[in-house]
Amino acid sequence: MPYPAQVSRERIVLAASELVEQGEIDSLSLAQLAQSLGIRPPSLYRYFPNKAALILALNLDTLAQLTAVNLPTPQAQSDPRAALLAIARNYRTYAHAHPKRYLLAFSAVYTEDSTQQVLLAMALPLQQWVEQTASSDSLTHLRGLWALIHGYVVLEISRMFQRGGDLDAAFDRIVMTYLSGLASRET
Amino acid sequence: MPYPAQVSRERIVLAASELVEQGEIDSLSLAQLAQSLGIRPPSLYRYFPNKAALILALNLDTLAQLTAVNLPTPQAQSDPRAALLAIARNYRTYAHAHPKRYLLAFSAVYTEDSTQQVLLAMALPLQQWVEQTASSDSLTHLRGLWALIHGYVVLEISRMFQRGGDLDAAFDRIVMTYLSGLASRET
DNA sequence: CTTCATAGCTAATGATCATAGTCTTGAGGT
DNA sequence: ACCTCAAGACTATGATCATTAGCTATGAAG
Repeated sequence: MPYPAQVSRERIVLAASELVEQGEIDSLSLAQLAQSLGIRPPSLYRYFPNKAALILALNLDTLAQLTAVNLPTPQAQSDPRAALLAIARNYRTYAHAHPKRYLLAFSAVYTEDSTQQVLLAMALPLQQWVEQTASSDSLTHLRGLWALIHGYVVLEISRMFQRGGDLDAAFDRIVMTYLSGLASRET
Repeated sequence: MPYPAQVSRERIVLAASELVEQGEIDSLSLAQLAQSLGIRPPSLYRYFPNKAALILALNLDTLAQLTAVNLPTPQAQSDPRAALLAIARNYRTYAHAHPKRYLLAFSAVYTEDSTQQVLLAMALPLQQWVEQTASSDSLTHLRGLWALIHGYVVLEISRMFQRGGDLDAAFDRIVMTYLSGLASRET
């Protein structure tokens, strides 16, 4: 019963994301994916040239969602440090809600330019707040904050923090420690 | 000419590591691996029950090498902050020398206990220095430093720092920023 | 010089990604 | 109403991969 399309790029990416979130991280098979959409594997090639392109689309969507999560936060916040902590918490919350997706998006190596805009869109709102905290070198400290948050989240998801403790409180503490370091200007 | 073993677990892991470092990150096929060792794919099953076990062995070896890189540094250093910066630099240098291996080791989710000892061995020397810097909560700040270093390295390798700049200098700056935050004790 | 555990082999299975070519639908012009 | 034809999904096929079963040749030990 073709012609009125039964699926779309969006629906495929959505279904792929759900499958990734369930099974093992790279267990996404086109057969599974097609079945969950009610179509046959070759039909997927109408929408994506190959599996790698499909996964790239999923990863770009993940980055876009991360951006969407970060944007709304800085509302009437006057204290830039409070705003940055709020963003960091939102970021971490998203990653915990979609751990496999998040890991997948950050295990790829992005050599193409197609990701630049997406990454920039994610970075700019953050950088705006960093600039109000660090007098100079806001790009460096934007990267520092991102590294800190991303690293913490990845190590959590990968179960590398095996020695217990309150990981929520530790996260806040660590982010605030970095922001304190920013305040005490030196070098 | 069987019986005198032609390969060993160590040689297999070594060859696997070289193949991983070349091709795409998950392109390691048992056929390739066997060919590079001069044997046939089924022979690998004499040494590992399956491919996942082989990759786990490779990842544990990666973590062990990271430990070995971190241990020798703190020699006659008296300043704990200088020691921590030196360790951070070594860690980053290793990751840059074996980027694919490093990414592979940290994209897995370690649910088993077999990794605990390896991780602990990597963490303890670091924690020793952290304790001399942070008056309290050394475990939290050990995790913070690790997250910072790991996150920075991963984002570098994944080419997510696309806006240029001196990434070496930025790394030092960021690590020192966190250490400064540790010094300015608050909460 | 016989035994036998060992290390590697060949062959076969089932799952996967990918491609080529075919059939069916239904929108738009006649 | 009907014909055209591009779009969408299908069947069928090939190549590659991980894995299993069972066989063969080596060489150390008695």
